[in-house]
Amino acid sequence: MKRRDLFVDLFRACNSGKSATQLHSQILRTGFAYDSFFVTKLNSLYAKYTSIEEAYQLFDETPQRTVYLWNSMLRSHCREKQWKRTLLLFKHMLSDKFKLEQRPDNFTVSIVLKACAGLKWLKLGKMVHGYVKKDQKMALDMFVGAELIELYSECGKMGEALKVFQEFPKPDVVLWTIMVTGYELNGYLEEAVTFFSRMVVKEGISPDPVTLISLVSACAQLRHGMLGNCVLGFVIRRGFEADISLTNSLLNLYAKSGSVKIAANLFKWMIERDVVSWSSMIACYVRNEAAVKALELFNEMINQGVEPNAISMVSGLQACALACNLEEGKKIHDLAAKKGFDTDVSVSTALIDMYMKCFSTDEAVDVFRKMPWKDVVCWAALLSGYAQNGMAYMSMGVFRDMLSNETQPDAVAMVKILSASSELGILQQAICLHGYVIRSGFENSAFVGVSLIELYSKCGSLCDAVKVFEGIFDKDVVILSAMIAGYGMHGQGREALKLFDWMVKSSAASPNNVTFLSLLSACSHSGLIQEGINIFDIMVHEYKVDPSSEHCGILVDLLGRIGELDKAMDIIKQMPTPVQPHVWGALLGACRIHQNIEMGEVAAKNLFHLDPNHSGYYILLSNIYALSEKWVNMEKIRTSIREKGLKKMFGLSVIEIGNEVHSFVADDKFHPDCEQIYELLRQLEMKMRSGVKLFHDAEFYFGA
DNA sequence: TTAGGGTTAG
Repeated sequence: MKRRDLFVDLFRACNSGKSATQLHSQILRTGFAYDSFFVTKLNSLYAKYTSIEEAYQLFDETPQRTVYLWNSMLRSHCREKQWKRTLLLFKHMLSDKFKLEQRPDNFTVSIVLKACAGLKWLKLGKMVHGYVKKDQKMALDMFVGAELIELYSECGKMGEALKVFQEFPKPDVVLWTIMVTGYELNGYLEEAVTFFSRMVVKEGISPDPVTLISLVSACAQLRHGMLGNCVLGFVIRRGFEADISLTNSLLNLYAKSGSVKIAANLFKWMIERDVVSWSSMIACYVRNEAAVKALELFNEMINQGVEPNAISMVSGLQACALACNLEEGKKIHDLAAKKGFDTDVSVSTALIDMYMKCFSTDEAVDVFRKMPWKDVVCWAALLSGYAQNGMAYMSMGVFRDMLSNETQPDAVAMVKILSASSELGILQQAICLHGYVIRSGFENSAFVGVSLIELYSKCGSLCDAVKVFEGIFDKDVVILSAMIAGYGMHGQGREALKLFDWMVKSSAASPNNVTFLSLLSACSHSGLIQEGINIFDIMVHEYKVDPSSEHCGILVDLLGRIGELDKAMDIIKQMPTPVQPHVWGALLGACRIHQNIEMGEVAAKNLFHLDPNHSGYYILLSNIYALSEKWVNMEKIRTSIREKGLKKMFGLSVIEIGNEVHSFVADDKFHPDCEQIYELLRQLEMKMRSGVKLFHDAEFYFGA
C-alpha cells in the first residue's frame, strides 16, 4: 500500500469516526509505523476520542519525536484545561534534546501561552513573550498574537495587550474580538464599545457572531438596551439568529436592561433554546421580582427535558428565595442532590440564601457545614442570612470564623458584615470594623463607604458618618442618599435638605427614587412638614420620578400631621400601585392625632383586611375610640384582640454606655439604676410639656 | 501534519 493511499484512507476514517485503535493496526500492517505524519495524526485521534493515556503510550513508543508530535500531546492537555500538566510536558520537551528534531515553533508557543493565561502565570508568559519578540516570523503570527493578548487581558494588563495588538499592521476579526472581550472582562465597558466601533466604522471589518457576543455582553453590563435593537437588526439581516450563544447574549441584554417584555418575546421567538436561554430568562424574572413566573419557567424547563446545570439551579433557587417558597426550594435541593450539584459551591451558596430567606436557619447551616470547600461568597451568604433572620449577633461569630479559616473578605462580604453590625448598633464594634476596613484596603470601595455611613448613623454617631462621607472623593447618588438618610435618622432634616440642595446645585449626581425617599423620611422625622410636601412635588414634577408606595406613605403621614386628612385620602385613592399596609397605617395614625373617627375606621377596615395579625393597628383604633370616649367601641376592639390571640410585638431598645450595652423594653423595671432613669425621664417629660428647648438640656444631662 | 476569540448564576 502506498503512503498516499493510506493518507486518503486515514482522512476518510477520521471523518467517519473510525476508532484510532483500528487505524493504528492498519498503519502497523502497512509498515508506516514510524511515519511522523501518521504518528501525529494517530496521537491526536487517541487523545480526542479514546484517552490521553493511550495517546501517551504511542508517544512513549515513538523513538523520533517531532515537534508536531510534541505539539499534538501538548494540545491534548490544553484542550482538557490541564494547564499545569501542559507546562510540565513543555519542560520535558525542552530537556528532550536527543529526541527532539526541531525547536518549539509558533504552535508550541501559542499552546504554552494559553496555559500561562489559564494559570495567570504572568512571569512565565512574559519570558515566552521575550522569546517570541526575537523571532520576526513568530512575532507576526496572529495565532501567537491572539494568545499573548489573551494572556495579558487575563492578568488584567490591558495596556500590555494593546501594545501587542498594535504590533499587527492588519489585525483580523479574531484579534479585534479578543481585544473587545478583554476590555469587557476587565470591566472597561465603554472601551469595549469604542474598540468595537473603531473596528467597524474606521477599519471596515465586519463583526462575526463572536464579536457581537462580547459587545452585547458589555452593553448588558452598561444596561444599554438601545444598542440591543441595532444588534438585533444586524443579526436578522446577516442570518445570525441560528447562533444560540448570540441570541442568548441578546436575551441577557434585554433582561438586564429591564425590558422584561422584549426579553420574553425574544425567548419565545428563538429557533432553539438551550439551558443558558432558560437560565437567562428565569434570572430576568427573578431580577424583576416576578418570582412566580420565574418558578413556573424553571418547572417548565425541567418538564421539557432540558438538562439543568449548576447555573440554572442557582436561578431556580433564587426564585424560591424571592417567593419565600420553602416547599419548591426543597424540591430543587433534592433535584440538585440527585444530579450531583449539591457539592457545587455556587449551588450550595444559593441553597443557604434560599433557606435563610425562608427563615430556615438550621437547614442553611446544615448545607454550609456539608460544603467540601468554602469560598468567601458562601461565608457572606451565611452571615448576612443570620442578620436577615434577626440574629445579627451570630453574624459576628461567623465573620470571626471566616477570618480564622483564612478566608479574606471581598467588598461584598465586607458590606454584609457592616450591615449586619448596623443591626446591632454597637458603636465600639463599628469602630473596630472601620479599622479593619482601612487595614484591608477597602476604604476606597464605594459600596463599603455607603455601608460605613449607614453603620455609624445607626450606631448613633452622626459625626463619624459625616467624617466617612467627607472622606469619599467621588460622591455618587448612592453615597449622597445614604448621608441624607443618616441626617434623617438623627432628626437633622435641615442638614438633609442642605445636602440635597448642594447635590442639585453642584450637579454632583442626579437624585433618584431612593434619594427622595431618604429626604422625605428626613423631613417627616424632623417635623419639616411643608418642606416635605414641597419635596414630593419637586420629585414628581421636576424629576419625573414615579412615586412608590413608600413615597406615598410618607406624604400621607406629612399631610395627616397638619390635619389635611382629605388630601391624604385623595393621595391614597390616586395611587397607581396596590396600597400597602403602611400607607393606611400612616393615615390611621393621623386620624388618631386629629380625632377623625370616621376616616380612622375606613383606614382600620383596610388594614384589618390587608394585615389581620398586626396588633398595633387594633391598638391604634382602640386609642382613637378611647380619646373620644367611645368606650363601647374600644372594648369591642380589645375583645377582638384577645379573641384573635394577638400579641403585642415588643420593641427592644439598646443603648451603649462606655463598653457596656444596655437593653430594655417599655415599662422595664429590671435595670439596676431603674429609679434614677425614671426620675430623669419624668423631668424630661415635664420640660417637654413646658416647652423649654429640650436639646440644650439633653446636652447638659448627657455631657454630649 | 497540529491551530486563535463567546452566552447564563455567585
